[in-house]
Amino acid sequence: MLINELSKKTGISTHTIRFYEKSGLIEGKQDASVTSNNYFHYDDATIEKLEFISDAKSVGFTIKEIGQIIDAWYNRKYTKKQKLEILDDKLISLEQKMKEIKEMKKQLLQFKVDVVNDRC
Amino acid sequence: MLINELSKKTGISTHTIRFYEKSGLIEGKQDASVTSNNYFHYDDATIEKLEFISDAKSVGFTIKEIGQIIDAWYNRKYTKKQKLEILDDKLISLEQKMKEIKEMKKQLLQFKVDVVNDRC
DNA sequence: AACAACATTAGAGTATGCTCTATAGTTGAT
DNA sequence: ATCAACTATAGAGCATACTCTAATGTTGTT
Repeated sequence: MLINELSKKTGISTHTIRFYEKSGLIEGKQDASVTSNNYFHYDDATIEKLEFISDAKSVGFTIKEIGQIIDAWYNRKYTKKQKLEILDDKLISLEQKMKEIKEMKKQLLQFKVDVVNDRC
Repeated sequence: MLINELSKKTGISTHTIRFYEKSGLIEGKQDASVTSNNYFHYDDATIEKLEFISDAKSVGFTIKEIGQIIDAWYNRKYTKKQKLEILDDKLISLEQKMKEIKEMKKQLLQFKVDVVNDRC
């Protein structure tokens, strides 16, 4: 599919898709047999990747981190061991985020108690 | 205390502290009786606030959101009801973040399974 | 052929959250 | 008096992650 279809299927703008491509997160293929244009073609795996990118951004991963994960997932540039290391590393950072969020929740609940009791 | 002491006690640079002050997150007081300088003085509550800011940034709250929370916590510009609404709103967004992180964890664990089984 | 709707690239512009530089004045110890 | 170490303000610069504009070319339908 071309970029417009990809954009419609993912809800991500063509501009942003091109930005992600420049950033190395996704990769379209140009058809060498076609000489009249240099349109990029994307496969279904790219849809999956873009959906993953959205989710990963939500949890606070940077473009760089997302690139690492996608490479660990899809790419051949890492060994099995390296891939597992990257994924474990990200899992640890998720645990850390979770812990921080739980702490913040406690904090905000305490603020509520303070407000209710006119302590601030 | 002056800004340098505040910086040392919190580990946050004077530049960043001034940035937070400009952003309305904290507020120092100038001593009107002193005419030779216009130095700002900070109290212990400001230390608490800065520590809170660091924690809140970690969980992904923006400066604007942090400002709202600090106002709900310390300020007199909201009614009790409004304060509780703001805090509840932030608690909901923490729940949302938590959910997203759990989903991402599942996703990464699945990636690991795929890697182990040479499915990618 | 003409037209809308698509495609490309390069690069400018925006928002957020710092981070640093420049300039100028103040404080406190020697 | 001098000097290091502080203070303030204004504004420039930077990294991240987009977002948009401009210029130019292609495709597909009428």
